[in-house]
Amino acid sequence: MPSVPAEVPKSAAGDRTAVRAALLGWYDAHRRTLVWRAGPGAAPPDPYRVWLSEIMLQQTTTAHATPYFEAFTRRWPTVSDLAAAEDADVMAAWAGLGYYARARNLLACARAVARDHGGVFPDTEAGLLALPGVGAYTAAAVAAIAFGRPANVVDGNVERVTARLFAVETPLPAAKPELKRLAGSLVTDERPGDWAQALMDLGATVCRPGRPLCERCPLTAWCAAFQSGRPERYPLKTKKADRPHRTGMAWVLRDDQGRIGLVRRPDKGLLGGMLGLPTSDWAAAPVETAPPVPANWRETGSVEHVFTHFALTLQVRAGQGGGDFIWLPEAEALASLPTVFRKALERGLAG
DNA sequence: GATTCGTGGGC
DNA sequence: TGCCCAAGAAT
Repeated sequence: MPSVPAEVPKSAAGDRTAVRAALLGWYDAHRRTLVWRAGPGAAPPDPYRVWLSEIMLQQTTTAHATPYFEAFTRRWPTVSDLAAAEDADVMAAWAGLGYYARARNLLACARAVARDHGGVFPDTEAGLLALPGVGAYTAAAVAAIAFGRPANVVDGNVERVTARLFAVETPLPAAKPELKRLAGSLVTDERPGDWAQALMDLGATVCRPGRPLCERCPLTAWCAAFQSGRPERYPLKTKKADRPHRTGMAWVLRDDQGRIGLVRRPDKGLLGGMLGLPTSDWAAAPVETAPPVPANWRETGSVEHVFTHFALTLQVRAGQGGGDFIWLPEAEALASLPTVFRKALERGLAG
């Protein structure tokens, strides 16, 4: 009598059609409601809104991006409106969202679409990829979601879901090509935008980094990580380098009308293109630096701020005076500054 | 392939 | 508290 195992483990590789049906069915029942999304079964969403949301969502949570998306689409309803905006207005509107190169590229992209494409987004992955600030992920996402192209949309969620589904033992980031190939093996021309968003919704709400909610997952029957008993082990990652610490000085200068003296930072580098307080260089050890203008400077304490690749302590000094600065009222300055300078300004005003 | 580039929330 | 991480892109 032939011995047949009672339960033969299924695999996603051998059952692609069933995996797709299970996840798309789950998506139809459990998809997230997000402000940039069209409703279930609705016509494909406006490419401008898809693109804008994708740029804002790069390395950014949906909760953080949502109010910015609402503000941008209210103020600049079309890509042509955005293309015609002033640089300073767009940078100020982006303040607090982080990764400010995105805002500079956002404007460059809007202007390229307006100037080179008649205000209409390219509808192919290759055409989108040629735009400023649009990389492999964003090109694929816009092509799939806005234009129904069967693109292989691979973000951090898709990498995690795929690593678990196939129990990939190679650690990130070395595993990226393998994960992309495996994710691509599940893409078809059926509902490409929904497929991409289904994978991302699953990754965000069920197949989470820390404690995956496998009891709610529609794919456990095919999931090698689930079958291993330790799904949270995936994806494996190589250890990150320690975060160094830097220190520096920031000056809060007020004129006789109570306005704040600001500088425009150079386009390249940290906080590029944004307004900022005048500061010293930031180094591992304190560097004695002359203040930007003579004044009766007083110590007002310090603020801590953590960037992606270093932590910063900023000593804040406040004083009264004038000079060659960009002078903004307090409220406008607070609203236009990146967070590290908003914190320093608040410290200087309180002291 | 490795670095640079923000911020805020969760645990 | 410190670490992880979030719909990555550019260099």
